[in-house]
Amino acid sequence: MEPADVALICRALGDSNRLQIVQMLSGGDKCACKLLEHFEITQPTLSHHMKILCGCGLVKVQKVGKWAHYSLNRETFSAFQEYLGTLARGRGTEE
Amino acid sequence: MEPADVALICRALGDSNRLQIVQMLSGGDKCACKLLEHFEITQPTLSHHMKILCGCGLVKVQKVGKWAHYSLNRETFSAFQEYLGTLARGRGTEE
DNA sequence: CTGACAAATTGACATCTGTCTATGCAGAAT
DNA sequence: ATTCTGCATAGACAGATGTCAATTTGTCAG
Repeated sequence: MEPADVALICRALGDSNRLQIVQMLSGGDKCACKLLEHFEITQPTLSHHMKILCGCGLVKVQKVGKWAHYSLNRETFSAFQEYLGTLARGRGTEE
Repeated sequence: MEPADVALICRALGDSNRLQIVQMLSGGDKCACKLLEHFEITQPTLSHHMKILCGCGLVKVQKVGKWAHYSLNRETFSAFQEYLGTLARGRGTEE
């Protein structure tokens, strides 16, 4: 995983609503309307957030009929965690 | 660590320059002028970034004479990693 | 085909953010 | 004391971002 990807993921997680969405998805897949119930935002705004979460690879979407089932992409999440791990161990871009 | 703190840290890491700064600090403490050499930004811009990194607790600063020595706050970083870990394990805010 | 429903897209808007130039301020050197 | 050096602050500005209302698209049920 490249630093640019990591920054993209961090920007995605840098919004409280999106962080909460990821939290909810970590507990299991959810469709958009289900997610929407838990927030004080409109449907277009949620759609916008989901696009950002999908865009950075953190979330996957599966269209079923008229529903969109969202799920956490655990591969991306693991790679993200691993990057932070190596960073913490001082294996980053040293001088 | 609260979700708001996590979002703050993520926003801080969501900028490529700041992510790179954290990477450099993970390899050892550095003063501002040393950090500045590695970027194409002006000194006030770097100062702004350092303020954000300190503000979310990821970075500590120690003033020595006219120099500012910056270092990675590994406690905060660990807490951040742990939060992501529990999140990945589906222990987040479930429905 | 028509109507209903889920989701995405568009366009607008206020706010936030990264960047710069200019300036201020404290410690060091002369 | 004056000057220099390292860093912080203030103000300005363009571009990104989160949000909404309105509309569009796609799918299912009658």
